[in-house]
Amino acid sequence: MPQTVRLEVEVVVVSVADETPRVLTVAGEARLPSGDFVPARDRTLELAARRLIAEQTGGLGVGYLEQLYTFGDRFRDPREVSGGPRRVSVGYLALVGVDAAAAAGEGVVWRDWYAFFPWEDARAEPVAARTALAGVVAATASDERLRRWARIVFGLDGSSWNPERVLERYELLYELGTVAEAGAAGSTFGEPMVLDHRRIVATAIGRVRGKIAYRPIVFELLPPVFTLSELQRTVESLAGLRLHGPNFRRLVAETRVVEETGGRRRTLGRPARTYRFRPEVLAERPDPGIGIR
Amino acid sequence: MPQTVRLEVEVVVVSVADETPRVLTVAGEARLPSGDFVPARDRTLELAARRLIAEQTGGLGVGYLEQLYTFGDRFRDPREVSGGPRRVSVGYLALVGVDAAAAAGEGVVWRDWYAFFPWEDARAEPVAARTALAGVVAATASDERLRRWARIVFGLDGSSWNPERVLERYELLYELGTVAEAGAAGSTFGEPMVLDHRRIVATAIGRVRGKIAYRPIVFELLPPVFTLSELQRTVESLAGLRLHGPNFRRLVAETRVVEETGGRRRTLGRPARTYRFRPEVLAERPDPGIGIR
DNA sequence: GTAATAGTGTCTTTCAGACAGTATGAC
DNA sequence: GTCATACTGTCTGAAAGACACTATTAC
Repeated sequence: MPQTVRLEVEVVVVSVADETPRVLTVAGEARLPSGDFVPARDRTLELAARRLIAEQTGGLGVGYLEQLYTFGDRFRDPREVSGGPRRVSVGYLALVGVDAAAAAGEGVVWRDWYAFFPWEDARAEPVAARTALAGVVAATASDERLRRWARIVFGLDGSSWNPERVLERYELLYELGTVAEAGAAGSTFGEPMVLDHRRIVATAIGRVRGKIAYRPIVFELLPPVFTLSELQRTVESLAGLRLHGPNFRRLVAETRVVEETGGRRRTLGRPARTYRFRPEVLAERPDPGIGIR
Repeated sequence: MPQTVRLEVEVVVVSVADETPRVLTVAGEARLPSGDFVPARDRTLELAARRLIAEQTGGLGVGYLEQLYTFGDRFRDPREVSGGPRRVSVGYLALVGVDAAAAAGEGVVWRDWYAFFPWEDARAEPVAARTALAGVVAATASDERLRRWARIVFGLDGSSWNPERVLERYELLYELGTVAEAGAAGSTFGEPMVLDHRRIVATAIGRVRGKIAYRPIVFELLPPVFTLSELQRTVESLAGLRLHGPNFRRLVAETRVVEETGGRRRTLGRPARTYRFRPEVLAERPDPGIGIR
């Protein structure tokens, strides 16, 4: 009997709270919501993703949903070795607002995405994980090519850090055998996830970071009314970077992607004006987003 | 018996000749090379794509290969209506050099990709297809929302034309019922393709255009030695835009993505210096590409 | 008053686009 | 010489980043 194919859908559900981007995992395991694609039931792959989220999170309401990538390598599920079916998974990215996220059901746990990718957060200096990295790279003395590549994707030489290359960085560490999934015992390079779920999350993070500049996806994660500082902190948390306040403010104002509500919000210092997303930009500008760079 | 899933791979093979980007179709039909994913044989989805290309093109050698998107909507293959399996297709983009393309086997036909998307080529003014478009948009009088959206994605109002939005434009025309696949008899909006293959090609064109600026993929399509004019014409043909010669030249020179060979090439006018790709840029710059914008 | 955050204005550097003009070949 | 293409230098305006500074609250 020939080996069979089993088509599944896996979803990276993302929200932001307390300046921390979070990924939804099923309770007890570092595992993404996932399940079989059922053609008789699921009219589209995207609807399958919505169904699975609803079933496995106690009815979480998802706004934005986008296909990421399809993973089909042999032995990505080790059960294949002992005769299991070939599992091909279509990965999806879902964004949920902070309010909806709080209403998620019992069986789920929100995890800081930087728990899995500590080297991706450069908001605080010095980045402990990033210096550990420099050590690993230096130790790859045997392979000049690999070392140079590592310097590039990790921005260790003069070349600038590219926040979107999350998957490349993860795969390089996998290659070097320094992450737990590649067999490294007691790895300090982030917590492992089940199967290849960390690859899927890496893909999601890269996609979010790449898209934020030319699509208004941050607003899927924010409450309807927010201050510019809150907007900035949210973008910073996703990008893993600190941004210059005044410039960020000007950039956002120029693109007219938000408008004042007229309201104010108390803070520790001067109260902040509140803003809301301006959907009209979608009809005005071809690629409205929030600049990071 | 529940409906079964059949996983396939479909490939958009692209080359450029005579300032014309071309898509490989199987002879006699406007159909992409495609076939079943065979888990016992194909270690990865990408290897399945390579196998299918080799089998269906008389051994065409493919360099660059990249996953595009996975298509799984119900009834994307009409045979489903009469009990056929649900066909889920993973789309791939392949780039082949002009020399390899000439060596492709008997059963294939290279087709100008603008035969399927005439409105995407804005190198010559006026763009016949583009003005026809303006008419369709104006005729969508019933739906203000749709009309505004059309103006944006087709760049008909002040907003600038975004060359990457190929799929959005095709889907809008589908929505409006103006393409043959949506049932329009005698449509002037490009030649139809089999099933949803035109959607897949649209995805490929958008990907190529988006990637050209920050990855050196044009060089996959060019011969090893070329003039700057040839490089410019190739980029222009892919982007569907005319570029300013002197600025293009400066841009390319600054990024150090090419180097002189020392040779010259005869043309109708002054002979041109020849260049080659400089692989070292990959180690120097984080995102080397050829600027279009 | 101080501390803390919100917000404004200006300067500088970088880079994309426009443009004017020169160079080198075929004929 | 003309025609055609290759190539160079310079100007300009938009945008990104750095920075100095002011504003408004709590305490």
